[in-house]
Amino acid sequence: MERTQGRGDYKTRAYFLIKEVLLSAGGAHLRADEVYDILKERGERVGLTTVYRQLARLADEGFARKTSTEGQGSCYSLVGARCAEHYHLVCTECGALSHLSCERIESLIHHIELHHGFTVSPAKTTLYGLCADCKRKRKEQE
Amino acid sequence: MERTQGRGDYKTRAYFLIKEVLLSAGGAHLRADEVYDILKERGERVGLTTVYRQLARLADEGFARKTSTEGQGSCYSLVGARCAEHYHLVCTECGALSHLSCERIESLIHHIELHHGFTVSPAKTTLYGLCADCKRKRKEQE
DNA sequence: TTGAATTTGAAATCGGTTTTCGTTTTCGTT
DNA sequence: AACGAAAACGAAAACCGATTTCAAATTCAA
Repeated sequence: MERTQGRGDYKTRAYFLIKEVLLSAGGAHLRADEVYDILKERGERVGLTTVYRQLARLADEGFARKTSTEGQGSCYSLVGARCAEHYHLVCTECGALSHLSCERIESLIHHIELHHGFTVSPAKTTLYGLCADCKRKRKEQE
Repeated sequence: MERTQGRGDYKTRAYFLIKEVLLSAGGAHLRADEVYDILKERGERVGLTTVYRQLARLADEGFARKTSTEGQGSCYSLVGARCAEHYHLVCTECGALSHLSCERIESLIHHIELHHGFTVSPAKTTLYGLCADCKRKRKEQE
């Protein structure tokens, strides 16, 4: 998860291109290979290795956020471009990813901090379970 | 995630051995390769492939639980031997895993169910952040 | 413009997990 | 007991996302 090379000093072509992809995705979650494909579509030739590296750099800089979907869904890299703190809900059935912004969870995090001594990081935490759609579909099947 | 072979019909030697390892670990979280090593220490020759398969089977049966530590920590397989529902807290700094049993979180999950239509699965959900120890160490360094 | 520091990217490697497939084990039926 | 079909075993290969390697290209301060 740590960039091993350089120190993020140079503003390179790839850096701007990838930043732009995240910006134009408007908050959507993208995997490294999706970013790579988008660039290819746009006619830009940027190596997948570089995409991984620049996404890591953007995450370091606080411009992007990294989440993971664990399971077949593999790993997502996502824009955070300064949207409010939120948590991710991932459906283990269909893989759908949604955002949860809710003050109840903020207050829980605060409680965990005070009474259990653990500081939860919203950016790194994903809740897994069953989304409304999949619950409905399950019921229909019965 | 899914066992591809057989249907878990036969109670084999490996099945009992691996179940016993989990039982004797008394709730501790073990990776497949750790289970494999423990068996080797005990003089039992069971292939790593089989360890993966039987752990998946035990998870299917509800006897074991599977979690993941994402990042260098890779994937854990763990006993659940019928302990109360709890959540996992993983420290992103030192990798320490701890349990959280707290009615505040139960009530939050209930709220998410009612107001956001999403059914969170405790078994699959891990909260990431900074543990008390690492917070202390950080302060000391300053 | 020069040149040292940094980034690039194709290919190799990594680490955990799954697949493959010929062999062995299990277990219901004789 | 012992046969035989179904299932499980396990070593090796494949897989897959991610990281490392390293020679070539790019960046940028002087």
